[in-house]
Amino acid sequence: MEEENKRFSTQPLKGMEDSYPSNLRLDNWIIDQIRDIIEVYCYEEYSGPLLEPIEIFAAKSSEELVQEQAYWIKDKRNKKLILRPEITPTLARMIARKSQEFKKPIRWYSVPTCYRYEDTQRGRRREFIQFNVDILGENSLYAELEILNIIIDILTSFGATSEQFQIYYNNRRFIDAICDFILKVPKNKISLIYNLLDKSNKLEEKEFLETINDNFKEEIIKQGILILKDAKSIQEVLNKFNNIPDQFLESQGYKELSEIENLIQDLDITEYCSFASNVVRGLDYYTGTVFEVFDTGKENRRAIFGGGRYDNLLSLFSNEELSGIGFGMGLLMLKLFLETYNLIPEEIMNSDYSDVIYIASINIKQSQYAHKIARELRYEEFPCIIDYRFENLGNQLKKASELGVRVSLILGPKEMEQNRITIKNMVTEEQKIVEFDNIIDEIYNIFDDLD
RNA sequence: AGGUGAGUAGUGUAAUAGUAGCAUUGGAGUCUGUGAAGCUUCAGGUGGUGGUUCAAAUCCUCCCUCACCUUCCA
Repeated sequence: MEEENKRFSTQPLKGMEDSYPSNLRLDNWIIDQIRDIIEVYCYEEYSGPLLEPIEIFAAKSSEELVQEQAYWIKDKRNKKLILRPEITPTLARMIARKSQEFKKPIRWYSVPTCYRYEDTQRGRRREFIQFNVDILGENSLYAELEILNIIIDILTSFGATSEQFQIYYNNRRFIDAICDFILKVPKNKISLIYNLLDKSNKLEEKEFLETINDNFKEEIIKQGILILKDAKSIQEVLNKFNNIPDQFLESQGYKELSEIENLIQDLDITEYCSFASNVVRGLDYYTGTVFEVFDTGKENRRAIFGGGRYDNLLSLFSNEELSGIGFGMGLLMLKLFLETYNLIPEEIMNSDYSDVIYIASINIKQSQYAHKIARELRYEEFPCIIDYRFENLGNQLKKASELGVRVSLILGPKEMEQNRITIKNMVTEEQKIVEFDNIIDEIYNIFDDLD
């Protein structure tokens, strides 16, 4: 007889999330707090387009990132565009375009929403917000220190302690030097070493040994990998290798890593930072220092985020050489970390009407008067709400009470006639009639009393 | 890509083949110049398709989504 209307699903797309006010309040609270930290280090915020030509990702990011994980579209002229899966290529493009314009070092940060078409799991969505903090054109290792400090400040500002997180650092050139000068690993197999180290904590001991045996025959290399895997300090690595050639001690990688270690000691942040030779990071463009921040909890030891130093950021766009170091931090993973340790204050989750002025009126004739008052209050930056029912005062006050409002104004024919306002302290239930001109002072008085 | 588990009003839960119920939330009122209780009332649901059956939230199929794990990768 009649056709039922087909309704659409109210679910967002897989891996995407609706941000209701209660969620967004939390996100914004976290973002604001991080922003405060980054800005006292004098980093400036930048942002770029959500859509980019696909080539700048195809060239620099990994093949897989673009081929399998990218959202892309064709525009009306059939040009292939990508929804950014990360913002670093955009940063590179922006810097390259005007690189002469900026004083070095460049300290920038961004809070982009990025997209990756991948399988969702804990801490991973298809749409995500990722803090990116980079310092560019500062080649000294003090840049590394600054980044470490920022990370420590961010996490401790939420109340996290060194018991709860730890920054594990390493240096790719250090690993390179060991491979070159001590283990004599063929050049083309170095990336395999990276891979193995990266996996060393994820695989069972037995599996790991098998994987090593599958890939390398030389006993010295096999032993070398195991030494690296377990080493807790640079000194320990050196102690366990025999016959360390001078070439190694002269190498950039060894020098850099030792220097970083010294700086960390000088700055007295050793409680937050540890050497870990198995931290190498997946991305190819990292060249020097690399680090990962871990949740050290025994139950769910896991990486929260990481970063490192990359040379030649601009190589896609120009010949100019610019080195940088930075990190990318997913908001979601950070949230999970904070939740784990109960570092999110409960009051953030609830909406707060405690500073709101609620305007209730006896009847519709007070409409204009109510608006006049609201205008005055808002001009003074008091948030206020007019109840548009303009009748049945009891129900209006009930609503105010339910919202948690602490100050209500009541307008009736009497008040309007005399240009006055009834102001009611909802907590003490006291009320009085005041002159229109005094209303601001009276509101301050009530809030002062209550606080 | 593979694996495990789960989907019943906004939320939390009952109904194991036989009337989809309870609580809470939401709206309106009770109460036309005074709020938090109580009461009244309204709204809102079996993720979707197909099948078995007299009868499906319940059994079967496929799909979707969520959670977690593995793989992969920031």
